[in-house]
Amino acid sequence: MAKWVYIEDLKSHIGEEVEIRGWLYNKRSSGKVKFLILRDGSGFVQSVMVKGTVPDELFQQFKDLTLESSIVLVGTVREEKRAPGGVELDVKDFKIIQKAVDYPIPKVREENIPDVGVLLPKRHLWLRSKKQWALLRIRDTIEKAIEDFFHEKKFVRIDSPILTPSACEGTTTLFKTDYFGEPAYLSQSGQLYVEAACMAHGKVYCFGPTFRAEKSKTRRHLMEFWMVEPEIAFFELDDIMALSEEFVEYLVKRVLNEREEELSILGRDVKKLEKIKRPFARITYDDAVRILKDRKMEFEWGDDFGGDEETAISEAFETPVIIHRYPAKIKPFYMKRDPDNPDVVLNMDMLAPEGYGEIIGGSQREDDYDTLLKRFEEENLPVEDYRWYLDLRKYGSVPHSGFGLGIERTIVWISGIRHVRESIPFPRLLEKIYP
RNA sequence: UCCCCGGUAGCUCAACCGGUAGAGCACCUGACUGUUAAUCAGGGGGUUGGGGGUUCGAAACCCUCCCGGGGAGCCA
Repeated sequence: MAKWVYIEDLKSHIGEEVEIRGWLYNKRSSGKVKFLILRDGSGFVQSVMVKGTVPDELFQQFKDLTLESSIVLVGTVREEKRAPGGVELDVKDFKIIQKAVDYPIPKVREENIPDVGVLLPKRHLWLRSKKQWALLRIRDTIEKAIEDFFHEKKFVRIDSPILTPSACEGTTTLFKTDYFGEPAYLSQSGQLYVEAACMAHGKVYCFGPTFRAEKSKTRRHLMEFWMVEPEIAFFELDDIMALSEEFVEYLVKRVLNEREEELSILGRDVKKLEKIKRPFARITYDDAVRILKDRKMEFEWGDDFGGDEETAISEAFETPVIIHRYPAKIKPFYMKRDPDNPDVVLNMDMLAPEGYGEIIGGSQREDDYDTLLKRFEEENLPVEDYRWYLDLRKYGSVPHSGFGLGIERTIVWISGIRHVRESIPFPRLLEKIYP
């Protein structure tokens, strides 16, 4: 009885007879030599069958094997330099568990890649494609690295609620639901809650899905995306900038170390990732405006950067670039004003290199009760809904800071792909929620 | 919400000035003892997104609706 082994572990079973349970990825034949390429989730392996070395009845079954049929295969592991993974299987036996008929996603040839309009409704099957497989494994590594990074630094993970009673930054971008007759909204940020939690635990972070009903239809937007949001008591702007640099450097390093094969499947130029080392570039909003003016781009002080501006700024650097101290009037109420210049706030955005755009937004928070109350009034926000948040400034208020990193944009950048829709298993896009 | 582009075989595309639908891949049949997107030979496969109009004649031109893609704004 052959032992069930995963393809990724085959190298340590050379010479042994093993069982592989998986799906047919591709097959080729040259008359009396037949090749089956299997995938089992852990990797891909080619197995070989030569007429005469297996029973004729089995040899004939080759023609019944269709793309994506599920099979259990028994074979002997052999070192093989010609094979991409370094190992190959000599087939002893196989059984078809279920024969797939007319698999709707064709074998991908470069000139023949189906349109996303075709692939997206088949996302449940598209996940099996090599590129998608590689992407979601990189996502997994980033998610694990996030947990490791913060736990190594003794942060406490605090799960923020997904159903929230009120709007943090206006209701137009919120998904509204019914909560026993009261309106409730899907969370678009856990920030206010981790601000409360950091006063209990010092260093905290939340990590989960967030929801924005923005009518955005670009390669950088999803209606449902995952965000990690650290928040630290007694941290000021410089501290949070330093933490964000260390964090991003760590994530890139982990993917480089653990997902070499996947990056290669995606054709990622890893040399560019190897340059992601601290210190990152750090410039003020004013510096950024100067860069744009030097490039003869039309831009007024006080405007926010659009996609073109972000690209132009990030192209000036090989590392990610942090832009800090934005004009106060384009930033939300909870950001602390710069004591040295009340026109700007103590915030920071981090732009990924190669034109991948903003991956982090963070700030030092307003910690003074009266100032914050005044900001609520200026913005016409419903103070009653935020009494609990104001309480944090009444009972032992301290300077504190945090940031949010959108993981899909981080995955897209590190993987070198174009669109966020491939960085999440089942993307929620504008007016599209199937499957 | 706005601005562009597109919809022809299962997939990717072609079809000249409007003249009556064609290729590669996939699939099926056959050949081939080392294929790496195998190759070679043969075969089946179409209400050209829907509706209306112009015309002797429409995949093509006009109107309209539907669907898809790209971008802007907003943001992570």
